[in-house]
Amino acid sequence: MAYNPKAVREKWQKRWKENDTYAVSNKSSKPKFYVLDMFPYPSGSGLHVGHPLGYVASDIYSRYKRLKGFNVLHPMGFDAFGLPAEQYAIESGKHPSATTAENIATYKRQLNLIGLSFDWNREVVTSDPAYYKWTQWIFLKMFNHYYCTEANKAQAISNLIAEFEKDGNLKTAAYTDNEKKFTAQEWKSFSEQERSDILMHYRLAYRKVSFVNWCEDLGTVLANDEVINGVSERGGYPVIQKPLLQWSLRITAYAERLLSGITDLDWSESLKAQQENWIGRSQGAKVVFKVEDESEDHQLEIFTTRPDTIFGVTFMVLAPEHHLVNQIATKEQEQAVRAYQEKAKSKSNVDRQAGKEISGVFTGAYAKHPFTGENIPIWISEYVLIDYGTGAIMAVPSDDERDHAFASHFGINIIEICDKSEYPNASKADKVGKMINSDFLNGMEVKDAIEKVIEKLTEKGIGQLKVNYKLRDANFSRQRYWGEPFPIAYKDDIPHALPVGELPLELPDVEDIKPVGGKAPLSKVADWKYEGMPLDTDTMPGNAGSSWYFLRYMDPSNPTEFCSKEALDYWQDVDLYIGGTEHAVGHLMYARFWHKFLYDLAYVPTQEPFKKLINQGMIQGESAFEYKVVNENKYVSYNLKDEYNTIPIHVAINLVNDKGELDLEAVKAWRPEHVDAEFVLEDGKYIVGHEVEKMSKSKHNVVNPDDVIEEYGADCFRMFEMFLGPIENHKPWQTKGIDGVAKFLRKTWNLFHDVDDQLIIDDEPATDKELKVLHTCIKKVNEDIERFSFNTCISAFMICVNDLGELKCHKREILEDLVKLLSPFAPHLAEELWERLGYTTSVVKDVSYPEVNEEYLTESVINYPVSINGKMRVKIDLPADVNSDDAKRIVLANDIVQKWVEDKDLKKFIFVPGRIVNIVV
RNA sequence: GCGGGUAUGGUGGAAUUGGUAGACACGCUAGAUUUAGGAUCUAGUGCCGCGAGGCGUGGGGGUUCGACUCCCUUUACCCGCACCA
Repeated sequence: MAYNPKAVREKWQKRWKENDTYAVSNKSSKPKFYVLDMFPYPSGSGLHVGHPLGYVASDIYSRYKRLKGFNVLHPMGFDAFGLPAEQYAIESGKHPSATTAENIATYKRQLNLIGLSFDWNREVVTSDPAYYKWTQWIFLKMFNHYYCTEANKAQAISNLIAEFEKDGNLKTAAYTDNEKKFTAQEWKSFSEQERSDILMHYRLAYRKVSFVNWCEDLGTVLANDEVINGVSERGGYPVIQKPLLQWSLRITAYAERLLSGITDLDWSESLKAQQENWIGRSQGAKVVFKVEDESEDHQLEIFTTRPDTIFGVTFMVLAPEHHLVNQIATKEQEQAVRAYQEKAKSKSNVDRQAGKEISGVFTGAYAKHPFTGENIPIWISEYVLIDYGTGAIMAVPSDDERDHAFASHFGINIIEICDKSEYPNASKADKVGKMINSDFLNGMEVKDAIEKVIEKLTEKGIGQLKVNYKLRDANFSRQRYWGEPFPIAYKDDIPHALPVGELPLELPDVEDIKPVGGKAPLSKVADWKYEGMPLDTDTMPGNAGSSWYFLRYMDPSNPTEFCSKEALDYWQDVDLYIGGTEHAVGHLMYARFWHKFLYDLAYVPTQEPFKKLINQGMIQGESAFEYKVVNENKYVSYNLKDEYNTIPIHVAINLVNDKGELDLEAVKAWRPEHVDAEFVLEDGKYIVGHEVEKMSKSKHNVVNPDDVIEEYGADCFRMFEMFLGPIENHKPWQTKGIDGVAKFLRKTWNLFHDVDDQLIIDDEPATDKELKVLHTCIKKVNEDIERFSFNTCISAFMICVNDLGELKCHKREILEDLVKLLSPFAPHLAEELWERLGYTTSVVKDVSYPEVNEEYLTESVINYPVSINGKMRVKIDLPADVNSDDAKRIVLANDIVQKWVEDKDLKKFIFVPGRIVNIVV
C-alpha cells in the first residue's frame, strides 16, 4: 500500500477530535498569540474552494506559532443572523433557526475536513441567546452613554442628567445634534417625554427618523443593493424613501479617533485608504447666513471648505429636504418647490446621484451676505445632499465646477474672486491663487485668506472653524425577524431600557415571519410585551453580532460577563486577522467603533481590536461556455463559433475535461434540452470556451473542496491552495495544477518508505550535503511564514524533497526535522510519519519548530557569477574568504573572461563578497 | 473624477536591503519502462538565430559598474468611493 491520504486524514482527524488536541487554555505561562478568521455567514450552498484560502493560511500560521512556543487562540464561529436565512425561510417555509443550524453543520463538517486547528469549544454563534444576551447588553451600554468632548470618551448618561439638573446644558461638552439650550430650571420643568427626546440627541444608541427604501408592493424594506434604478430587484416594483423612527449608533462621535487610529494599524494601504475615505474628514468653516422673511428671520447654516471665496457667492442651494425650504419659499414659488421636492423624494439616493442633468428651483427667498449685505437668491437642488454638511451650501460659481454648471444653466451671475494666472494648470478645485474682488481679502493667497476670513467670521459671531465628516451615524434598526431583538420597552411611547437581569430578551418563535403592511414581523406577536409595555418590534442588523465576536472567543461561555477581565488581560487583542476585502469599511469600521466604546468604559484593554490584517484574494472560477446558435437547438464547438450567429451559455465546468472537451453524454443528462440538440464538432470533439469569473452557482463554475479533498486529500488541498500564489492575489482555480503538489506529497512519503511501503529510515549520521539541503529549507520556510509568503514555502519544500530524493537520504536525523517543518502545512501526513518514526507524541503540538543552524549553510567555496559590462558570462568558484585582489587575479586568468576582455581596457573591477563579480571594459 | 493596486514565458508564479531574470509547479516536446494508464522515470522547454551571438520583466526616458527592483513619464487592466460643498 502506498500513501493513502484518505485513510491518513480520517485516522488523524478522528484522533484529534478524541484528544481535543486543539483546545486552548486561558491559563498559560506561554506568550499569547491570537489568530482570527473573519466570521463566516453560513450560507445554504456551503464552502467553495475560494473560501478556505484564508482559513488555510491562518491555520498554517497558528500551527507554526504553536510550535514556536506560543499559546495560540484560533477560534471559529458563525455570523448566523441575517437576511439570506430569512429570505430563504420565507420562500421555503422552513424556520430560519432550522436552516441556520443545518448550514452551520455543513460548514463545520467542511472546515474539519480541511484539518483546520480550531478550538471548537470556543465556537460562537450570534443567534444563540447566550451570545446575543451580550450584544443586547452592549447596546444598552451605548443607550446609557453619551460622548463627552472634554474627556474625549463615552460617559454615563446619568452624569449628563445630573449636569442638566444642576446647570442645564449651557456649558455641556458633549457630542450632540441637539441645538436647544436650556437652563436647569427649564430642564426640571420639562415633561418626561421632552426629557427623553432631548437625551436622545446625546445617547450613543438613539432613535431618530431615518429613511428606508420602502417597496409598497412587496410590503417590505429593501437594502440598497436590492434596489435597482428606483425599482425593486425582485419584481421591479417602485421603491420610495420612507421615513421611519429607527435606532442609530452615534459612530460619528468617534470619527476623529477612528481616523487617527488608522495610522498605527498594520493593514494594507488600500484598506487604510478606504477607511480614511469613508470617514472623509474635511476642514472648513461653518457660516450663518440670515434669511429675511416677512414674518420672521431665519438662520441658514452652511458648511464650506472654501470660506475664502465668500465674496464670490452669487446664490445659495439647499437640499430639497432641508427643513427651512418650506418656511422660506415664497407664495409664487411654493408650487414649483413642492413639485421638485416630490420628484426628489421618489428617487432613491443612488438614482439621485446617478442623474447628471442639472436641475433646481428658485425658492423666491434671499439670504443676506454676511459682509456685503447683498441679497443672494436661495435655490433648491438635488446636487446638495441633505446628510452631508448642513444640507446647504453657499454657491461660488467662479471656483466650483458644479456651482459653475448650475449658474450657467440658470443664468446666474458669476463673480471672479480668485486669480489663478500664476497657476496655469490649476483647476477650480485646487486651493491656489490670489484673491480679487474680495474686499479685505484682496491680494491674499487662498491659504491665508481662509485663515483670515475664519478669523473675521468668528469675530462677528457668524461663523467658525469646523471639521466635517462624510461618516454618518449607522442605522441600527431592521424591520426583520431574524436578528437580535432590542431590549427596549415603550411606556407612553418613551423608550426604556430593560433591566440587565432580563437579558437575553429572546427572539420569540414565530411561525409566519413575513412582514405585513410595512410592519416588522415581531409586531404580529401578540404578547411581545414586557410588564405590559410593548417591546420594540425591530431587530438589530447583521453587523451587531459581528462587531464584538472576537472578544467573546476569549471567554465564550461566561454567563455573567461578555468576557472576563482576566481573559481580556491575557489575550488583549487580535494579533493577526485574515479575511476578504468585502468587509473593508462596514464590519471593520463598526468593530473598531464598538471596541473603542468598550475601551472608554474600561472593559477592554486596547484601543484597536485588530493589530495586523491581511486581505486574502478571491479565488475565481474558470467558467466554461458552449455556443448556441440563435433560434436553433444547435451547439457549435469553440473554434467554429464565428461561422454561426451564436450566444455563449455557461456549462458546468465539471463536465469538461483537462483538454477543454465537453462530455456530451453528461451534458445531455444535465440539461434535458440537450438531448435532441445538434452538436457541431471539431475533430470529433466539442471544445468549450473559457473565461475567468467570480465563482458562483449561477455560472456553474463552483469547485467544491469536498470533492478535491476526496480525490487528493486534505493536505494536498491545503498546500495547493497556498501554492497558487501570494495570499492577497486574486487568481483562478485550476484543478489540473494540483498534480504537482500531489506528486510532492508522494515523494515525501517515499523518503520514508521503499516500493513495498516498508519503512526505510536509517540512523546513520547525516552528511554535510544533506544538512545543507535541510537547513536551507528550514531557513526559507521560517522566513517565509513570517512574511506570509506561503507559496514560496511550498516551493522550498519541493526543492528540499527533490534534493533529498536525489541524495537517496532516508536518515532519521534529517527526516524528523522535515516532518516537524511540514506539520503546519500537511498536519495529517506529518502526524502519520511522526508515528511511523516511532513517536507516541503529537507533531502538531508536542515538538518545537526547527530552527536554522547557519553553520550548515556556509561553504568554503562560492560559485560566483561573473558579469562583463553587466551581463553574466561565466561562473567561477572562489574561496569564501577571498579578497578583492585575489578574486581579480583569479577571475582575469579565466579563459572565458579573457575571451570577453581580450585587449580592451579594464575600466573597473567590482567585487561584491558573496554576491557577484562585475568587470567593466 | 478621486483614492488604492497590478503588469515578468503557453499558464500559476519566483527573484527578501539594487547583484546570475524566469526558482518551484502546470502544460508542452522527445525518450525509457509498462498487463497503454489521467502511472513512474530521464532529458529539453523565455524569444530570435544553424551557430557565434543578440533580444528580453506593459511602453518611453533617466540614475548606476549593475535596475523586475530606485526616479520621471506614459498606457492598459482590476478594486473601492463618487454631485462630499
